Amino acid sequence: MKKRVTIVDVAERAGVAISSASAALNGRPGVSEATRLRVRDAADTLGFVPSVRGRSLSARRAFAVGLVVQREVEVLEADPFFGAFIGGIEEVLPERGYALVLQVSADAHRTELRYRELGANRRVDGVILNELQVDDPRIPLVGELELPAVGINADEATMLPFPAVRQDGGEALTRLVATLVTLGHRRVAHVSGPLEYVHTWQRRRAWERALTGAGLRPGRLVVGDFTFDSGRAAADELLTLPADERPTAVVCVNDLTAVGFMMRAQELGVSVPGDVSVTGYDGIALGTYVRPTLTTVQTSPRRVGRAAARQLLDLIEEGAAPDAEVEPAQVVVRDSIGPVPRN
Amino acid sequence: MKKRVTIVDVAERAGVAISSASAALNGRPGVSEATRLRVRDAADTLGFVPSVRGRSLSARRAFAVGLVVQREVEVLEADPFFGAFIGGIEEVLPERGYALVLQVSADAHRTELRYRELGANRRVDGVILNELQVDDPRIPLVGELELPAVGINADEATMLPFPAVRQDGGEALTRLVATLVTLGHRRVAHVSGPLEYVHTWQRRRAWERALTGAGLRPGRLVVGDFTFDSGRAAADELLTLPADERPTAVVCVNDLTAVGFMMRAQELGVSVPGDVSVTGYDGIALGTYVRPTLTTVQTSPRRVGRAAARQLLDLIEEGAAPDAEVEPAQVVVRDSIGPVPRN
DNA sequence: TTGAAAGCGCTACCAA
DNA sequence: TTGGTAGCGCTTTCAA
Repeated sequence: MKKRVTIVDVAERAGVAISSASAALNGRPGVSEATRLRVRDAADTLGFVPSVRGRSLSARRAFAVGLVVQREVEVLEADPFFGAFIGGIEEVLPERGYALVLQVSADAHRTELRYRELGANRRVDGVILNELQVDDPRIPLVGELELPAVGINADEATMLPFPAVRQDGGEALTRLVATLVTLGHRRVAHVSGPLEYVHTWQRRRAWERALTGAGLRPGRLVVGDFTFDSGRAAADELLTLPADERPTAVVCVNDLTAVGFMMRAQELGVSVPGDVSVTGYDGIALGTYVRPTLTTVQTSPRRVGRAAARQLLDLIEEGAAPDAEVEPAQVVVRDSIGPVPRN
Repeated sequence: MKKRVTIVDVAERAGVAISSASAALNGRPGVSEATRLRVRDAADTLGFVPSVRGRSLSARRAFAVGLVVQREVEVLEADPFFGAFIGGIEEVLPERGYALVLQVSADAHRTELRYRELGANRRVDGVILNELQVDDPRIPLVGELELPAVGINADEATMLPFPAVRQDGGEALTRLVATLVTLGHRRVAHVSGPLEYVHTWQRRRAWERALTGAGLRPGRLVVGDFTFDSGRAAADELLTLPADERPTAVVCVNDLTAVGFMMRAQELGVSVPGDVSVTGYDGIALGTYVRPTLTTVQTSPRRVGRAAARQLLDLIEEGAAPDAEVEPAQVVVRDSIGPVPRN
């Protein structure tokens, strides 16, 4: 168990005071170039790596940020969004000396506990709040804890008390639905997510807007939960309707749901896109693995993750950060949509 | 900015010394029941939450463990294993007061740097080493850093200088290949992963063992990289061979590769399983989304994650931990395999 | 059983 | 420009 080299050793070897060593190593002003070099040299030869523990306590900073992913572990496996998002975050943190503390929680209650803990025990300097809910309890919570926070894809309407990163997908989705109308579809259904999520509503509104904008009534609405199985269930529900009520196009809240819908449709002998057109949202790789390939709205979780990480670090270090906008999501037309079937 | 309540406040309010407060709160002996109650009470009414920063420095422990996921961010999105594994880890850590520091790195060199950093700056108390490579540089590294570590699915042969969690999949895979032979297959190819990974070899050897065990020669070998695209490429290579050399069954190193292979086969007009049988490994959800559904070896990343977390915390706290074994992976026969085609 | 005090490794303030 | 020193919040001796 060889002793760790601390800043005391460095200062000693360089023949300067600890405070000077610290200033030199951190590039703070008030150190002559000569001592700076001596200190750097001593640190190098000793292989000095500052202890984040000491730094944290004294600097009153953890040099870490937190993210709590609320998801059943089973679902986590099937959710690819999450990987790219974290990948984006991690492209930014290390180069600024921060680390990501990741937690997974199964339900909203525990999620709140995790955030409370992260804030109260000062394990992190700030948190990223994704998958915001309507009246999300985490919003007042971070205020109460005085914990810097940034939000992901918050509703434009709800004014957050902290900055947010947004990638608009509503416009693309509206365009996509308009395309379906152009293809002749008049009964366009929607499989949404749980109603407590802000992004469920964002997508639902885009679907409604496009239809009413075209002078049509919004079609059937089925509430799902973002899973493959909820897409299957929606297919069972929608495709067994009488012919004159059955949708000819189904806009799904995300890709996984859409793929579930397509697979079940095919089992039911309903052709995609021959009998029913299907669209997703996210742009995950799975959409290109299945047949027909999935028409979707391509988002950029990696960029969003990058932007959120930058924003949060700025907020932590500067005390403020502006809202950020990632370039809007794009429609990607593939094989799962087609003209309305003649009857 | 209201002042945070520290142990000093608690001690003051309870009218005891800081050391007594600390002992009382941590359930250490040598405190009378009366003071213990007074301290607990004071802590509760003040809403005291110990700062992990202070604790870390003084206890010489970070109360955190590290995991570096080495993957291109693009690939991370498509890799579902990772989610369940982390989910399993996270089922264990919080209840024992630890947090997970997750890092993502694109290549082996940076991965090593990340581990070195985590160890040197004392941000974590131990690390989990997954996706071990042959002669993995991280193995001597954690020794050098005196950083507790546990390995995932290390080769039985290579003696690790630290404990490991294993889930045997070789037996199941051997059985699966034997099943193919029983179905009449004589030319059974293998699409492997990059040769630097231990699990690439584990699976490759299981494939070889099953064939030689049946008195056959191992079939064609194509080296891939675990991705969907490498499965597609393998299909291009294997399915364009002359009829008398073309494999009638293809054992893929993982599910993603297998699905890529199947999709490309279908594009090439080769029927699965009519013309060629295909198997995967992992048991990811994707295998049930595609048609035909994928025959595979079902692993339990969540359990492995749980076991690894427990093992690592035991190692950190007790100084030692036994090797752990998760129940073996199971063959899951679905629709992607069938009898050898008559020619 | 209790309390005082010495660190843990670093930052930051203030004199020199 | 330097060096001394007082914390940061907690754990852990060691006396009392």
